[in-house]
Amino acid sequence: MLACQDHEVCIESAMREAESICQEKGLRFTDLRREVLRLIWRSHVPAKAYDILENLKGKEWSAKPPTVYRALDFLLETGLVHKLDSINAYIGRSHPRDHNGCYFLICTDCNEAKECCSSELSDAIELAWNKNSFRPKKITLEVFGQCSACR
Amino acid sequence: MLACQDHEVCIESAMREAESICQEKGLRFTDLRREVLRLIWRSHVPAKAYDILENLKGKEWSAKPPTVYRALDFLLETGLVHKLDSINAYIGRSHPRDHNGCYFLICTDCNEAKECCSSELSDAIELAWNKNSFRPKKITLEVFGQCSACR
DNA sequence: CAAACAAATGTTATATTATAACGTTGAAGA
DNA sequence: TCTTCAACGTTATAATATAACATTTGTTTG
Repeated sequence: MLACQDHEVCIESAMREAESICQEKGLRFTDLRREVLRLIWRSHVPAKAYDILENLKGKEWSAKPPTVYRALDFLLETGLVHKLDSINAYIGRSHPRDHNGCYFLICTDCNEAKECCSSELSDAIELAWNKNSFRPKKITLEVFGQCSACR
Repeated sequence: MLACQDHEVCIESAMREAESICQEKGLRFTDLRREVLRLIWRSHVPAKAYDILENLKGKEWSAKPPTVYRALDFLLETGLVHKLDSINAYIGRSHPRDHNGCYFLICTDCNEAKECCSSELSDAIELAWNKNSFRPKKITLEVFGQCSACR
């Protein structure tokens, strides 16, 4: 998927962004939450909750399912991660300060996912809901296919 | 959501369409598959697999989870139903002969879901994937919000 | 028609994903 | 320092889905 140049840089940048967002919002970015976010950012392949759980177990935490799900809930609420409903997996948000008009491209070959934004898309969706006099609150848009690197 | 005028008519029309599609394709539309489809069409509120299971139990089937999931697999493959990934629920397809460019509006008040089609939307999505040189295979687009009837 | 085969369903067991409920700890403010 | 509340620990279980193998039923073919 070629989502980044140097993934170490990519991770550190995401972690720094997360630190600063939590600071600004006065939220407690605990070691556990930090570690879960870092585990999710280990790759651009969306992480499964129970894989995160396994990875925590080797470390200092007494990891049970609620340990992970609570950290995920926090990260989701804060906009630092996104849940891909169609595969029950979690991915780091590339633009955590800007929640809207984003969708996800998921490669069925390499399994990597990419967050994308498109105003054309938001506009088209807005048009569609106007036709149906529907008042949208949340949009799930996940596109499966083959990424450029896998062709 | 006001998705139909007379739901009995709506169900019978969907069942007839399903019969004719299976006939054309040479597929076996067994009693079980028929019954599962009918149970899904009982309302425009997407049906959960285990609710379908409960409803089958009162009838002539020895219903266990695979009973339902196999029927659902058949109906999904044949395009007669759609799975809403974001809520793990199944809904009858309004336009089963025409699989593409469709998305779903799900009302968070009445829980009904509506299938919609929009070429603007398909175009915008196509545009987005061209930008990312991504070759799409399957699109999940589910919009949650409040329908006109619930405002 | 009967044998052979394939598709559908039955059955048992278990995998995967997620949450409820209640107890304990520890950081932050009064 | 005390209190309080959010975070985390722990146990149990709910909800969703599939694997694997047996049996039945429908279809094709000799």
